[in-house]
Amino acid sequence: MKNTNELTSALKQAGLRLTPQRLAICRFLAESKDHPTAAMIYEHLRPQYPSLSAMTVYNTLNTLVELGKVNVLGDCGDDHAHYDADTSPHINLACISCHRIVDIAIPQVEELDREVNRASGYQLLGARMMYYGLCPACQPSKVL
Amino acid sequence: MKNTNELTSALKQAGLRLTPQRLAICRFLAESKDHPTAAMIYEHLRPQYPSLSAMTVYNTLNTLVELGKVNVLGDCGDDHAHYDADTSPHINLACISCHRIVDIAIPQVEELDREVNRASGYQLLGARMMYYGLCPACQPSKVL
DNA sequence: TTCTTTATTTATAATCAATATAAATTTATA
DNA sequence: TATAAATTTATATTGATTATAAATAAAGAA
Ligand SMILES: [Mn+2]
Ligand SMILES: [Mn+2]
Ligand SMILES: [Zn+2]
Ligand SMILES: [Zn+2]
Repeated sequence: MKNTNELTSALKQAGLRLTPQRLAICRFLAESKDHPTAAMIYEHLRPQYPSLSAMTVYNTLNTLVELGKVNVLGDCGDDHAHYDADTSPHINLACISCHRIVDIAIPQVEELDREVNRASGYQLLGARMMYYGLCPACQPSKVL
Repeated sequence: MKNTNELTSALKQAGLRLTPQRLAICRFLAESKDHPTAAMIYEHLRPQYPSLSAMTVYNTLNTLVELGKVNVLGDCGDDHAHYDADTSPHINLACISCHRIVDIAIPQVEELDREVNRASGYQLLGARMMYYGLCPACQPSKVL
């Protein structure tokens, strides 16, 4: 989890202005428990910011990713990159049917993460762990 | 790890013919310890199969993914999907500088995997675990 | 063998998320 | 206010992947 302020202050510390558009994007990312795509963010904010451009969403997301405050999870069969404001190592569950991604708290991640950091030899910047399958809601339709 | 025969027999069991092109793609995937992209597979096989089409590479990869025999790791900053013939849960180390992906054996993955399968409520089909960072070879150039 | 049908590959065109570019707008500073 | 810099927006472009259809190869019948 990550609050709006962590994202906005990262932008400010990088010497960037906190515009209403950037604030709205940061707020949506921080408050969202989904893992939204750029298109989802754009569509969600458009009613409130009618002049919003998709380019601004992409630019802000890329900046936050470069600053290490947001992770790109990649697509889950929908050909859209999903973004995660929670950069701590954790398991994401992606449904290949409805394309929703949720988190699941697994304590064993911590020890795994320690071991990777100890043994890799890499200068590590972040982790993305995805499990793919059918969510409970989508299982009935596929089992029948 | 996965040998060529596991991939080819999966194609045959699905009622598909084992053509020379499909065999070559399966062999390259199984023998490769990299995590090649479609373009890398295409370029590697072209000398031996001058008439090979990129479409055949994409089609074969998609089929193997649908059969659950190959995983798509997604891109690691190079805008190319990387493929992994090892579908067992394991950690992939991706270098954000040279865009190479290697495996690292971490025993703790097994217990994590058991716990996810036990607790998720999903009908799980596979896992993709990526750590991002600078590989040993790329660290000097970035540290300077 | 031939003929016929089906599967597969290849060549080509199209898609579309993401990026690049430049004009319009906003903000900062003098 | 006027000038300059940063940002947003509108528009055009890119490029990996997909869609489509023609060419080829394989399978099966007679
Ligand atoms: Mn998450
Ligand atoms: Mn791997
Ligand atoms: Zn679902
Ligand atoms: Zn590297």
